Amino acid sequence: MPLTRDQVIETAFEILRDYGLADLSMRRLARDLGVQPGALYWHVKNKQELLGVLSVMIMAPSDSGPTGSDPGSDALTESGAIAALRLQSRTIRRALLGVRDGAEVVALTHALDPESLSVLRRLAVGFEAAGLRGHKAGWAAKALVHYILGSVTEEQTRSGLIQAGVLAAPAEMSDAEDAFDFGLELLLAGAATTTNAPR
Amino acid sequence: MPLTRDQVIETAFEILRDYGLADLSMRRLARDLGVQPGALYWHVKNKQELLGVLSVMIMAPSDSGPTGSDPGSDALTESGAIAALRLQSRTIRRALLGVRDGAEVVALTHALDPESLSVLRRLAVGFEAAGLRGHKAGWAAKALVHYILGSVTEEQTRSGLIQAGVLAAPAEMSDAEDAFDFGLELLLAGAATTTNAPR
DNA sequence: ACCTGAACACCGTTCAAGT
DNA sequence: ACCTGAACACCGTTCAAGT
Repeated sequence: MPLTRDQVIETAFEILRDYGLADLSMRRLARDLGVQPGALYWHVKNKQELLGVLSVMIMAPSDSGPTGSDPGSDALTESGAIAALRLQSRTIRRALLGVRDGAEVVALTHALDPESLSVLRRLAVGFEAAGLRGHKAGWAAKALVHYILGSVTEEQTRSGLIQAGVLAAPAEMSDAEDAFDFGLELLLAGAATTTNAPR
Repeated sequence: MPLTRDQVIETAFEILRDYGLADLSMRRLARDLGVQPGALYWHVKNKQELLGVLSVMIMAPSDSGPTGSDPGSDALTESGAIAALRLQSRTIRRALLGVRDGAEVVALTHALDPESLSVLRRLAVGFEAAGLRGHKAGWAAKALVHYILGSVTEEQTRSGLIQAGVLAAPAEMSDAEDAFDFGLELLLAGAATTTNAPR
């Protein structure tokens, strides 16, 4: 039977998960599927589109949870909204960490088309619930996304280099999470004060 | 006369400035220098090292200004330290914007070796002056660097796509600076409150 | 509709051999 | 010391031609 788009995507995801972004070439993908490289372009526009699909898959585990219009939670209060943003941010980090080079793939997709991923919109809604009006909610969401993608990309690059034997293992392991949480608090505390001083 | 390392670096910088990172290949660089590709490897270890040198050059315009131990300024007070950090951050952004794909080049270098650029250390010193103790100053500096590199990378990617005709020009131009400043204030306000509430 | 074969226009890096 | 020639092992994408 013929190759399907889903097979292409699934195999691409497996290469990414097991070997990383550097090994995810169209030619390697074709080889793993037992097909000529050109065949892929029947199922997929180009590599960028493929990475876009993978980005959505990587982020999928963070797509559940509260949206902006979620009644029955304390997200109606501003401090509740901040708490929700903290939770969402950690969930996104976990989703990115779940796939090798996940943050880099999502960052690539996000750079070429910031609107394509739904994260931004959801976080912006969260910041509106936290009391940020006008452009400010969107700006805050962008800042948070840059922070998350930058942090996790560095974290994954680091562990990739260690696994490759290029870097030695760090003395103090896993303060990465503490560092992430601290930077997150900085951003959220800043948003909270910006809300409380609306002059 | 023989090729010098400085010529290699200078020509690489010109390609980057005039044509962008995508055009800066070792082969293109060799062609512009009138030399075979292999010749470059006598002067430079590999492409990564070359990008590291370019990163330092890109950041150079932001290397002046106040350091941590700068007497005779009001940086001795915590709010003065915050003001200094705000100024430094804007200066770094301007330096990155000064070279095509500057933020991406620096981000690449930073990802593979976060210690190599001196920015991080300087910003960490700034956060210490602002009252953050222990790991916190370093964490705050990392957060700020991720934010700056992420913001400016997106800004430059965007203008690159527009120039290439892939994207239409934005309706509201240059709210990029407002967006940057807002995110910056978030981070700095967060740092200020974290300082004032040392419980 | 779906794929092959083959090409086009590239990459970064190495290294014996030349001068 | 410094460079050439040539190779190695790759890339992403296109497209006529086949089935």
